[in-house]
Order: sequence, then structure tokens, then C-alpha cells
Amino acid sequence: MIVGVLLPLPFNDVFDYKIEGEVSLGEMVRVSFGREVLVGVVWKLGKNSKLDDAKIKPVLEKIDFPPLSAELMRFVGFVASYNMAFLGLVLKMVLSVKGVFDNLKTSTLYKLSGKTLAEAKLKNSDARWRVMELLKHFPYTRAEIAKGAGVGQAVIKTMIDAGVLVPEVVLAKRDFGLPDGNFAKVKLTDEQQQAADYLCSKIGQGFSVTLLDGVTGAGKTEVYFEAVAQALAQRRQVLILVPEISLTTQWLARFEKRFGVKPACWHSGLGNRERIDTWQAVIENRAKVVVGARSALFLPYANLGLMVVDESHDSSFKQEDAVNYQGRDMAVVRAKMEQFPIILSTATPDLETICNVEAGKYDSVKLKSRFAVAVLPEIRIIDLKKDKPQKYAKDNGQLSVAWLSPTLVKALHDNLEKGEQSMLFLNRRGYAPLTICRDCGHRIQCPNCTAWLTEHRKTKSLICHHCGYTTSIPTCCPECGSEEGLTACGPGVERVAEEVSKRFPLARIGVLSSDITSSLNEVSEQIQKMENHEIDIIIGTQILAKGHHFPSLTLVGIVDADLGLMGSDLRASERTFQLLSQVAGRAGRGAKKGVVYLQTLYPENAVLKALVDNNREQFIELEKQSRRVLKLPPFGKLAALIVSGDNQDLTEKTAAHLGACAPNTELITTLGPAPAPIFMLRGKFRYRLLLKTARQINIQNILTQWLSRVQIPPRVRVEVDIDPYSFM
DNA sequence: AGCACGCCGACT
DNA sequence: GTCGGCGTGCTC
Repeated sequence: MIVGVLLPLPFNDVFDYKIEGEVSLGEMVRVSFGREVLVGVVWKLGKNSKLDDAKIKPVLEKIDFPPLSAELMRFVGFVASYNMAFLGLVLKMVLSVKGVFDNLKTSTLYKLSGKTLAEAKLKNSDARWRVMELLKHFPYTRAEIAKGAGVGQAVIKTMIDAGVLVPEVVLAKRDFGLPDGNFAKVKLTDEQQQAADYLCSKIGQGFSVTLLDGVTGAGKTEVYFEAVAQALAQRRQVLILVPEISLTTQWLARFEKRFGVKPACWHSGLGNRERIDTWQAVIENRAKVVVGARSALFLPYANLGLMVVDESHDSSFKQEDAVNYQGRDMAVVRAKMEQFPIILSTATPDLETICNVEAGKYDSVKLKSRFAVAVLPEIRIIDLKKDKPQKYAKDNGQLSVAWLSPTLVKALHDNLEKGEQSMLFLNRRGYAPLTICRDCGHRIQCPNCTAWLTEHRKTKSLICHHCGYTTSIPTCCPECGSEEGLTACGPGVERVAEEVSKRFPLARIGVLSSDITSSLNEVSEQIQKMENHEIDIIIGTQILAKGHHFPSLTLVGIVDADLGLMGSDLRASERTFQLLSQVAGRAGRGAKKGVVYLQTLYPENAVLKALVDNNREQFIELEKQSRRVLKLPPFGKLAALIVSGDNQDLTEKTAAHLGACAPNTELITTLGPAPAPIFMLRGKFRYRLLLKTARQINIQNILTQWLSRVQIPPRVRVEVDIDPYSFM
């Protein structure tokens, strides 16, 4: 018979193939396509094209995995049409693990045959002995032998040919262990227990969304772990989505302590072998709990019964990928399609989620108090206009610009004397965000982007944070040649660290930033040191805001609370509120009360005021008002068009043409085109248009109609971003 | 997406 | 005379 096979390529349509015998929808098949061989999925039964039967190629083989479920196929279809992405590319997110379908079940290990080197007429050599020694107890693959014994492939081959080593074909399936919900139960507070009971009551009862809304340090993780245990007891798989992998060292340890084994992990840093093992274990229902970044949402779970979105407000759930999608929203969609409960866990829910709770679409449970003796920290504002940072003397006697106000310096000093830990937060990597020449005014810019290069002293380089362009720090101004003119402008974490080390020469200082220059190991090492109290003052970016638990941290200084409030982003204030609450929430998680200082030039700012009063409701009310007036989400829908190309003139004309053809009615407004905030990015010129519609409008249809009216020339790209979060 | 085919400009 | 730029079209 003839079936339509969907391939992991940018198409919305299936391709027809002939297949012998029984087939069902969702089966994975290997087919030849053009000159390559690909694995696709049987998406439709029967013929779909008008092609001559003779031109239709046969399916090469069926892949021996359970077929994709009808629900997963529907989910793929939904994600594609909602985000206006190619169906095939969404499928690719499900299938794209290089090599999962090759050498499927077996790998060839080698073991000793019992024949000695002498019997095989081989001479003794160190290399050969090391191989014999390695294989004494366990068989290994060729690659493992080469690595483990430090020998080349030639040595191994000789020994195989001589019959000293014999092959053994085994099933190459990694064991992910069975997480045990009863492994080590944790004592919960009454409030936690009630929340946990509520979450548990949802398991196995079909679709529901529950917001687990708890202040920082309330022990949300322990609470949703109970729900995980309940789902495991019902023999269902569980997916826990986390925003950034950086928090998982601590998180994984907690999980293992509670459930006895590590969960399966899924993130971009995974090696290919681990990917294959995990993917196979997920589809075969051997991996019971998966923790992962948002791409884990597309794994082919055999029997998913619960999803948890940790830090569900986090904007990294919406990151530009092969396909643009909001991980949190798509997670809810998948839960609904497969009829299981989903938990959104956060201390600072976003407005969309809150409105859904108010509308009765989502349930919610609250955790109002911190765990055990901990209480919420006190937040104080430092007005930088009145409380100006005082210059300090550098080693060479020169006075240096400072970023820490006297009040904050004094607080750090006192905290140090008390032997307690402090944290300084500045969401800016590197040493200085801009290098300027004092003699001619030249600013050093990225050649590919409309952005300044950030100085990184640690690596002695200037780096573009948008495209990764890296160059060494010039000794003289590239414009006027001045040798003294070049000056670092503004602070980054490295520079604040420099100031701290000058002001507190005896303090033990740690710097932590989510840099390409610092590896994952380095990050967890610093966190470990912080936990062991081997660091007095830790200075870091964003990465410090998430999930870490440092019991003797009692002082948090936010170096620049205004950073992030500027900019054209509609969610800027919401994000700042979330980020700063998260950071503030690091303080006072142990027995001692914490204090948080916010340095700002605008002490009257509403976002900061709400933070100080610890008044989330007030902030939300404010935000709700302004979004309602502007008809922004969740009171309206948004979509962005990003027009980009290497030819500025052509790109601009296309953007203008799109603007001219834009739909505008009472319920539909378009804005733009306007040059994107980062006008040139990775060597491409960029313009943005924004489409704003009422809630009842199908924005995808409007976009499709709009785009069909405009001829997009080659070399110009139009990207669609539904519910845009980043306006860059 | 990848790849071939095909048509115009600067080079051994 | 060719090499190679990328615009166009196709893949069941």
C-alpha cells in the first residue's frame, strides 16, 4: 500500500512511499529521499500525491520502536500550526537524535577468549598486556579498550585477528534505574503537606493545571516531589522541565536523595551517546523521570502521567530554537492532549498564568511561609543620587570609579565581621560593557552587530555578547591611535569583583557568571565553595538567581536594580520584578534574617517599590492595568515579524512593503517596520513589525493571509514569532 | 534542508 | 577558454 511519510525537513506535506504488509500511523520508517536516507514517520495512510505510481519509492525498512502515539502526532501538528513552523521541523525535534535508529539494539563488546598471547603466537608487549588486564573482568567496546588501555586500534585488531579477543554482541541499553517514591520521605510542614496532598489528588485524574505558588525558600521542590512520587506509584512517567541546566547539580542531588537514583537528564550539553540512551529509554518506558530543558517536551514518552514546569515564569522557556515556541505554554497543550496533570511551580508567576488562575482555568496552591525558621528578607533601597559610590585607590595610587555605595560597603563590612556570607548581583558579564576612547570618542563596536564589545579581563579579550565575535584588547585606539585614551566604561561582574577585592583585601571572593569562559564544572565548583562557606562574598550574574540554597547567606546587594527596566520590551518590568525577587530570595534562607539592598537611580520606580513592600499583588495589579490599556497579552495577542537580510536596501524595502500591506482593522493593529533594537545581528540587517490583535482573533490566519500578499525576495528572510518575549 | 542544474563575471 | 558565484527548482 501507499503511505504518506513525514520527514524531519522543512515541509508541511508528506511524501508518498510504498510499503509491504501491515502499517499503522506513527510508525517510524527509513526511506530514501533524493540522495539521502532518512527516518520519517508514517503520517497518513493512502496516496497523497498525484505522482505516477512508478515514481513512488519503497520504504526501506520499518524501525523497530513503538510507533509515535496519536496524541504526540496531534501535538506536533499543533505546535507547527500554532507557531507557524514547518510540520517536518517540529517532527525533527521529536526524532532528531543523531544515530538513534542506527545499530539499534546491539553493540559489539570484546572479551578474553582464554587463549594466551603465546598460544596465539603473539609477542608480549606492554600495550597487549594492558588490554589483557583491562578485559580481565568486564568486556568493552573497541573504543573503550583503546581509551582504557591507552592503545591504538591496531593493537586491538591484531589481538582480535589472532583470536585472543572474541566479540560478544549485547543489547546496548543503559539502565536508568527505578526512582523509588518511598526511598527517603521528607518531613513536610503542615502547609507543605496540604499543598502536596492537593497536588497528589490530581494525579491520574486527567488533565488539570495547578499553579504551585510559593515564596522563595518555601520548599516548592519537596512539595512537587510528592506529586512525582504519586505518579510513579501509578507507574506513569514524569517530566520535569527546568529553565537552566546550571541549577541541576544541587537539584539532582536533592532528587537522588529523595528517590534513590538520578533521573534521566535532557539538555543541550548532553553527549550523543547519552542522547541516544535517553531517547530510547524514554520511548521504551525505561526512563521513569526525565528532567530537562524545554526540548525534553518533544521526547516520545510511552506513558507520561505528570509534568512539572519548575520556575515556570522563566523566559528561557521561550528561546529562539529551530522552531520558536513557548515551552511552558506548549507543555500545557501536551498535558491537555494526553490528559494528565501539569504543575507550574514558581515564586513569581507571570501575568498570563495569574489571569488563567483568576479565570478558573488553572487551579492554584500557595505556600506562604518559608521553610522551618527562615523568614523573608527585608528589602532596602539605596538612592545612588544621594548615596554616591566613593572612589577608591588602586595599587598604583590612582583613584578608580566605584559602583558600590557607602551604605552597601558598610553593610558588606559588617556582614564580613559577623562571619556571614554576602552576595552581589549584577546582571552583566565581563569587566566592562563598553570601551571608549577619551581622546576621540570612538567606541569599540562589533563588526557583525549593532552592539558594543564587552571587555573580559579574565580572558583578555573583547567579546560580542550577541554573536560571540572575539578579539584581543587593543593597546591603542583603532580610530585615532591614542595609546592612553582607551577607557573601560560601566561595570560588569569582573569589575565589581575588582572593587570588592580592593575594599576587602582579606575577604574570600568568588565570581560566577554564565559565561562561555567558565565551564559547567567551574560553576558548580564555585557553588560548592559557597555552600561550604569557603567564600565570603560571591559576585555574579543571573545564574545566582536560580534555585540555589545558601543557608548562611544573609546579605544581598543588587548593584544596578535599574538594569533591565529600560528597553522596549513589554515584559521588562515583569522580568525585572521576577529576577530581583528571585535574587532577593537567596538571602536569609537559614536561621538568620536576610537583608537585601537595591541600588538605584530611580527610588520612586513602581517595580522597585513593590519589591520593597514585598507586595506582589500591587505590582501585578499595576502591570495588569497597563497591559489591559495597551491590549497586550493576556488581554490581546501578539506576533512579531523579523525581516532580515545581508542587503540593507532590499531588506528595508521588503520590510516597508510588508508594512504597507499590513492588515489594520478595529481588532487588528500593526506597528512598524522599525529597525530592530539590535539593528545588525550576525552580519544581517533586521527590521521588526508587530501584529497586535484582540483575543478572539486567530492571529495565525491573519499572518498567513498577510504573508501571502507579499512576495519575499530571495536573500531576505521573514521570521514569525508568536507571543514574542524578546524584542531584540 | 540539501543538492543539482544553469547562467553570468574574473582568472590560471 | 574554465572556475565558481548564487538564483531556481526539486525531492515521493
